[in-house]
Amino acid sequence: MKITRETDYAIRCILHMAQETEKLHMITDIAKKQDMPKSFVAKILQKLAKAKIVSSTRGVNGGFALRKTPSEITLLHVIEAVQGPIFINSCMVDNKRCSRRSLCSVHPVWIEIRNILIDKLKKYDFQFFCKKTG
Amino acid sequence: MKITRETDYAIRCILHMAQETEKLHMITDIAKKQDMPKSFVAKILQKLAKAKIVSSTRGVNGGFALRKTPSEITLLHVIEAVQGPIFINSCMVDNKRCSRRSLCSVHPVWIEIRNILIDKLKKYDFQFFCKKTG
DNA sequence: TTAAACAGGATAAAATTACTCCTAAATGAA
DNA sequence: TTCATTTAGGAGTAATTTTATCCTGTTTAA
Repeated sequence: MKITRETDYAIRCILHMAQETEKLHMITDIAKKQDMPKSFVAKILQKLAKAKIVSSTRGVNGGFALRKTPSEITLLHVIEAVQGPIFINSCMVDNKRCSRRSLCSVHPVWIEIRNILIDKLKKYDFQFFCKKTG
Repeated sequence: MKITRETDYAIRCILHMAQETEKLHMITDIAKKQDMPKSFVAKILQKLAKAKIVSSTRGVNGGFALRKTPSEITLLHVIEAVQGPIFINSCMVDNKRCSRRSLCSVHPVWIEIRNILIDKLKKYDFQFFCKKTG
């Protein structure tokens, strides 16, 4: 697993919205204030919406807001929403990648590491991050 | 951190050479038997040689061999030899990536996860993998 | 009806990954 | 010495993934 810029942006989006949970936040606003490209942020917020992490409202005065409290949103949620399932070796996801799976003595290590990562990422929620920020 | 195909190949190289530690293994042989592109394997073995994981001998009857016993070579060694230092977010390596570092409440988590990964990868050596393979 | 805001598909640019190729250097043997 | 064999290393190419951008459509409040 590698944290891409897209995921970094997603985290910033959540962090931004967590500061005012009641308000509807517009793409333009979030992008400008967090220094991210607007059209890319639009795509990312779509993904977060599909993952039910944020709600979206169309039309005049529309925007985005967290659908859960910051304490209910974990790093794992956000990463999986934008990147898909966690893994460190694509052989775990893509069967074509490694035909040797059944013979491969290293494979169980990738699985173990994935599980450790998932566990860890689950433990950090956005209330925790906001405390430290503000 | 993501395990690239290059690293997968590097691991196969070590695994292959660990089967006959006394012998000098030629690029062509390793590549053919482990089903990897020869010229790419050549580059990977160069990296492993620079990292002092394998020794190389030029000329007729030349080839590669492990420079240490399988038990002394860890997953971490091999991964770092081909991919460089372990990280999951490039903000930890590339200063340009995130100007917000000092403000960023998530950054310590990336550090923590990196340390966990390093610890884990250190614990698996190639004697362990060979036992299971054959 | 209109302007403001998100939805979604297509596509383009940039970066990284996954290679290949070519020439040079080393080495052992004829 | 010379030649075939083997790695060294630089440069370049192809494929894939990441990082966007743009355009058209839909929703909504005024």
